Amino acid sequence: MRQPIADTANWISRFQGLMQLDQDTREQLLRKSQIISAPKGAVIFGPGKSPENMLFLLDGTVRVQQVSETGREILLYRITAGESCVLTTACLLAYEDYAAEGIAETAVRAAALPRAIFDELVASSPTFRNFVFTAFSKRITDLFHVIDEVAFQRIDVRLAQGLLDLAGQGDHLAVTHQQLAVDLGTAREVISRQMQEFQRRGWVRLARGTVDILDRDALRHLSGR
Amino acid sequence: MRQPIADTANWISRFQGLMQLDQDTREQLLRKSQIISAPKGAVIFGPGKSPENMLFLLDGTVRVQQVSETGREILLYRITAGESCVLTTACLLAYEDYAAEGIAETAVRAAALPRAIFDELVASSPTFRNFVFTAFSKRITDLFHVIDEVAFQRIDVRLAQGLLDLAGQGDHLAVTHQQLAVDLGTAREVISRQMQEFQRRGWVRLARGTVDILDRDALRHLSGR
DNA sequence: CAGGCGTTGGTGACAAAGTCACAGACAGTG
DNA sequence: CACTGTCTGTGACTTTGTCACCAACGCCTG
Repeated sequence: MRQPIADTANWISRFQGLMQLDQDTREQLLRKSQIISAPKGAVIFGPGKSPENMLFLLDGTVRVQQVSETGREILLYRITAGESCVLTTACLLAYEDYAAEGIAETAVRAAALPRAIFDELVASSPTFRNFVFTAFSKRITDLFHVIDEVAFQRIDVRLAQGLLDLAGQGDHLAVTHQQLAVDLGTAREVISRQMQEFQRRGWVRLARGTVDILDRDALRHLSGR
Repeated sequence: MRQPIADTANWISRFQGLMQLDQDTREQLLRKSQIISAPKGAVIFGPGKSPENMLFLLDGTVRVQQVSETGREILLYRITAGESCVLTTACLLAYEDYAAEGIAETAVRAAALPRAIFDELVASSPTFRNFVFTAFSKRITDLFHVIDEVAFQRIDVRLAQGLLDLAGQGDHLAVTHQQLAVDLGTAREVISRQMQEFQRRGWVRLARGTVDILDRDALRHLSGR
């Protein structure tokens, strides 16, 4: 688990790209933004609920996922503490019909910056501008990655990656097959079968709603990284 | 076929979002940009060849595609005349390791705006800023759409869409099965089999390197739009 | 505690899509 | 014409997704 950010008053220092901001911009950012919280499961934004603010995530994670017409879902990317929500903010400046939604995967805290101020800062501060475009860049390369994976990667490889990603440092995961299926944009049965195969090989131990990783190396090897 | 843009000197008027630019910004844009051309097949940008300029496409189309580690390709989106290349420009501000490449699908002409000026204009002109973010927005929703399609849509539906997209107004397409396969991120054999099925149903007529659309309505109906 | 109910995971049969290996057909060129 | 590279067709097989169930589990409630 990540440490909560203790010093809320000076959250800016937690954002790599914002550290070099000049004093003026820093103050603007601190003064005009507001710390907000949301409980686990809260819908941060979604169809018909566009964010009025740009969010800088202080604690927790937000999953950004897409729901297709057929009702199936897929994870686009996660926003973790120390990252921001530029993409969706800027995106929603223009298009309202937006199939993606952001859901608090844990309880979250964030600094919320109104659009108008966001716009001002983009105009006035080269550093902030750079921060914004860098964040964009990261998200977009993430999306490219998702496309590549979905289109070309085998499901067992993607599942191994997914398990390692979710596990982080620990070896215990509290997650259902259904949730894993949504992350990868596939069907629950497919995950169940793959997990059984992994268990048969002694890589994981399964129980209702949980997965224990027994052989990280094997998973890493399969995942190809 | 789209009409070539006759009035090169005042290309700005061809871009919806730029029409409301104030006189100063307009002049900057015209003075600091340079009209460039590239022949069909030219690599506009790609891995290890990042664009030094933001491009405003005047004539032709550019395909932006991704090559996976396994060597397979998929079309991410097309840039057509009257659109710009913001995404890749901004993207490459930050990340150099970039799997996507842009290839001139036809001979192209574009106005090239150096990065530094791009940055200046984003800072100084609210209208330009809005143009940039709107263009971003469109591209990103396009990418979301691609993810949705690749993950959840049946290949016959996607092929029908692809054929109609490529055909535009006309009914004749000069395209190989392999090219269609890359567009959809699938294998050539899959396309060949689907096309045979379409032909069997009397929807298309096939010949080496060409497709004639015989029943637009049937294709549109299958494509679901 | 028994019964009921929603969630989670397991299973088999089948359909759709991707992979592999190879063959034939066509167009252009010398 | 023969040669060559490109384009398309085909069969066998694997992988993935779909559908219709069922069984086990945890929880709640009477």
